[in-house]
Amino acid sequence: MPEGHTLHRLARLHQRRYAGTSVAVSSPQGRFAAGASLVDGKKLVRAEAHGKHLFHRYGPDLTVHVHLGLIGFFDEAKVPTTPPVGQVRMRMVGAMYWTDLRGPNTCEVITDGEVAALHARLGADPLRKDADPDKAYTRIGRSRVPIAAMLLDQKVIAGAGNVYRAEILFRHNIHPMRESRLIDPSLWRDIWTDLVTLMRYGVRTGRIDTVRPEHEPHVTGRAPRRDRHGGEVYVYRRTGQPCLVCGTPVAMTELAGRNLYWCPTCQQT
DNA sequence: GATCTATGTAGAT
DNA sequence: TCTACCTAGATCG
Repeated sequence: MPEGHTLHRLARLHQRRYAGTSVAVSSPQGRFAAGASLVDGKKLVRAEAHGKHLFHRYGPDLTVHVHLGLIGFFDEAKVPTTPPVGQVRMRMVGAMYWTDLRGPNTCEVITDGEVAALHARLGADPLRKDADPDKAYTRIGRSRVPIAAMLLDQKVIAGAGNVYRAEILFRHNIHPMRESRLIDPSLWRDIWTDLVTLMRYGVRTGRIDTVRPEHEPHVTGRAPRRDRHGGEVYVYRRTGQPCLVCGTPVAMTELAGRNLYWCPTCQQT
């Protein structure tokens, strides 16, 4: 479920649940046992996200770094705890709530230097106040890489994933294969502003909804089918279905191993 | 029950 | 460009 909005939402939740209190950290599955023992019983200072990376800071050189990858996820419940079911990489138990982490790409304890290196490696995050969209544009404005590939490059833009990519390109009538350098600065400004709006909405609601009110499918009788990402979208995973604006069947192809969706009529150049 | 798929990334080739 | 990795729900038979 993880694009940037999911991680920022989790950071906000973990901050509320655990910050300022000591947390019992363990690894029922065992694969994070050594890391867990370093922070077990320590006070969580702060939870924050940058792009799709989540950081739990417990103290100097004691930050738990989590990347969910494609399939990782967190669950939470109120205490008391119940015995772990399946592969629980990390369990956090606080005074009121406990949280299980399963299936992450990364779950490790890292030093402050490593935290700084990660921040330095990651690009502009539409959900962070310190984001610098102009810096992202210095890469975008002179690259021949298709804009669809650029939008997933976390070194340039941190946090957008396959859903936001497809939807932002549709909303600005951009063909996914347009060379990045042909995106002019004012169009980039529009894209960035729109990403900020869409992703903030995602943090608030936990959903990706991108369809403007005037394009919402007029449904009689039956509620619109919502995709697994939980939202209402123009093109993502709607291959072959009519475009909500013009009716043309939505197209799909593979680019760098990821599925890419677009409307051949609304997104011609 | 087996197989496919997925909002992701790193590392090998 | 490819393959590996992590989990679970959807789909196939």
